[in-house]
Amino acid sequence: MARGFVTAEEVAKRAGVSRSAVSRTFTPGASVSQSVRRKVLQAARELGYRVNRLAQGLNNDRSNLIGVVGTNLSAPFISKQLDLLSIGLLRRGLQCLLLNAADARKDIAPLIELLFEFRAQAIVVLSGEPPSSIVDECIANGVRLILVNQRLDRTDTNMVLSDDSRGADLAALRLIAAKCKKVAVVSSGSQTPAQVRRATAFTQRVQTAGIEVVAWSDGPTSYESGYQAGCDLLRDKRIDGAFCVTDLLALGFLDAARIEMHRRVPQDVSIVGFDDIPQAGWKSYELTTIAQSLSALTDNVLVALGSDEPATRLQVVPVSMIERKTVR
Amino acid sequence: MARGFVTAEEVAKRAGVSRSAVSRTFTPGASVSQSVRRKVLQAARELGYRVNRLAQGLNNDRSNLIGVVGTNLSAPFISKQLDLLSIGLLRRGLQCLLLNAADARKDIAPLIELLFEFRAQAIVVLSGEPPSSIVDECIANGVRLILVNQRLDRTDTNMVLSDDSRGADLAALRLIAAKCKKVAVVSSGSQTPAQVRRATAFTQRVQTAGIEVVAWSDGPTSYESGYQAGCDLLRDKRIDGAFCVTDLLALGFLDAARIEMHRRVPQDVSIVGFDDIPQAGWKSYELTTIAQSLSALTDNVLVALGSDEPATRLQVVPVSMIERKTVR
DNA sequence: TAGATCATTGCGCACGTGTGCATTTTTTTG
DNA sequence: CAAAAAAATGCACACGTGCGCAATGATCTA
Repeated sequence: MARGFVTAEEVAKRAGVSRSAVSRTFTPGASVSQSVRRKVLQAARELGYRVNRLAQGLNNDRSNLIGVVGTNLSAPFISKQLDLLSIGLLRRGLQCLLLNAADARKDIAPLIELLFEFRAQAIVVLSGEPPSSIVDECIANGVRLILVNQRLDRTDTNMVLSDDSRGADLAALRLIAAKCKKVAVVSSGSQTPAQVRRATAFTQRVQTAGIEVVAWSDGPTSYESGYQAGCDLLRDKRIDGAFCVTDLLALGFLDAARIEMHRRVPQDVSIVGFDDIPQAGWKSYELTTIAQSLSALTDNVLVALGSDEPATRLQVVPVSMIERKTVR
Repeated sequence: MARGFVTAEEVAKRAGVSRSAVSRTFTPGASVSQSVRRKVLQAARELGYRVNRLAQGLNNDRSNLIGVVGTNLSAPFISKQLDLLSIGLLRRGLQCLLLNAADARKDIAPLIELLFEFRAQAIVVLSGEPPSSIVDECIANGVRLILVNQRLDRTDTNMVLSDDSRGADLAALRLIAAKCKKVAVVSSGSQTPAQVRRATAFTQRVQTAGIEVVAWSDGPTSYESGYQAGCDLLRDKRIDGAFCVTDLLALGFLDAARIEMHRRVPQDVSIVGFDDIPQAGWKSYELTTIAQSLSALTDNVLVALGSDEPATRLQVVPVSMIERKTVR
């Protein structure tokens, strides 16, 4: 009571029972008589006792901690993902140990190392690019690893990802239907695997349709980069369509087109994004985009966490096109 | 090696030393000879050993865990806050245990209870409304509590908050300078303490200037609520100014004004927001708003976490007006 | 070289909990 | 009411680590 937390020992003493009795009182399904249970609960309440989960995890070897690591946590799409995931974890009685990797490439590995030290039961990587070697380490230590929207070329870890190439296809088909003559593919300079998949799938599809394509990629994955892309690319008056591999990029591009470069959207230029972040639906934008199902993505992660033997290592979540007003 | 993690015991055996030697090798400043240290490190690397921080925390009583609890984690302002905070924590060697309170009022208390069970060293409340009683519990258990943008009427806990009334004043003065005749105050239905402070301070200042005020508040703190507010309020043609207590609300209001209610901004209606979220600076909006200094807010939280005896219980962070294009 | 100082090492306890095992108490059965 | 079955209870060990304490070995001083 003096300082720090109350221990089961103290509760036992006050209730006049053994420490085991206290432990059993708080262990569902253990064998305790009604009278003892009452006395223990009474004493526990008076002293403000709470089980020490760390000590609990020490001999259980169930820490109940799930490591979540990611970059760019305030980007709309990722923050929404984190929001849903953290709620889902809590519902299942799991705790979320959040590690923010400031630098996508260099920081991930040491952070996962750190999660090992905390004996995380499983690790979810939301963004950033983990080296393939950590998969082996996870397996060696019996830690389940779940990669979201990432694709490593191995079959011994869980991956949940949106159908990027299908999404890029949808975007391409839509721009083809809009009779675009020359289109741009805009991505960031970070070149994450997902962005690359989208860009290449789109390029391929559009090229086989005989449409001219120009690629742009620079800067972080942000509104500002998209804006810059718009300013750069639309000097070319022949460009009449654009696929931005991320909604943030698309919204920046859209603003550049309308405000800086005086284009009408969709009459002069058609634009398609990817993700369907909330801002894409705002009235000033009404962006036509490829929607990832955030709930499906999250549900799959939670399932992969829950099941003892993962049924499917690779979960591809379907995407869909949201028709709004930025394509002719 | 068979399953689970490697223990210091196993490393000791392989290196041919005592377990203490292993412990000391990984304890900075402990006394170990070069030769032993080398042998231990070698064995540790071969076996893939990592210290068990949970066990470490058990006798240190330093868990190194910081509980972070909040609502509405995907809202731009809060997600940015979380982003900065999680980076700052990591820099200081602290871990972030994230708890997402789905329901602002009911969930906070049990979540903090949970954090006690994990022996969190400190608890940061980013949003939501913790009952005053938990302050006592934190003190009783020696857990530091830090409330962000919240104000409890007590002096025995740490609070870091933006200068809401000053911000509201700035907004009011600006709208007065724009010669508004009738202004609206828009807030959400959740009526968080911060929102209430802003709304009342604004109302008071504007009323003493003899300007007519109408209040609106409903729904969650979202773009959509702001949009709804705009549609409702602007039926009244006499309203020529609005203060939205949150940028999200302001952006919705702005879109409603321009697109749905055919008002010119700022010629017909002047709008001021609060927070300065990234979207406020986007070219389609260029919202004039009151900026909270996110970095100052976060820094103060980190300082409050770090210092042993908190110098100031109540930290008020200054705000500033960002002049953009939505006020005449 | 003998004595003194200092670095290194191992033993054992402590942290707070869950649980197997043997023992005691209660309940059920015939 | 006696015997058997069942429930309740306490003891002691295990989980993995840090650290105080005493003992050992190495280095330095005169």
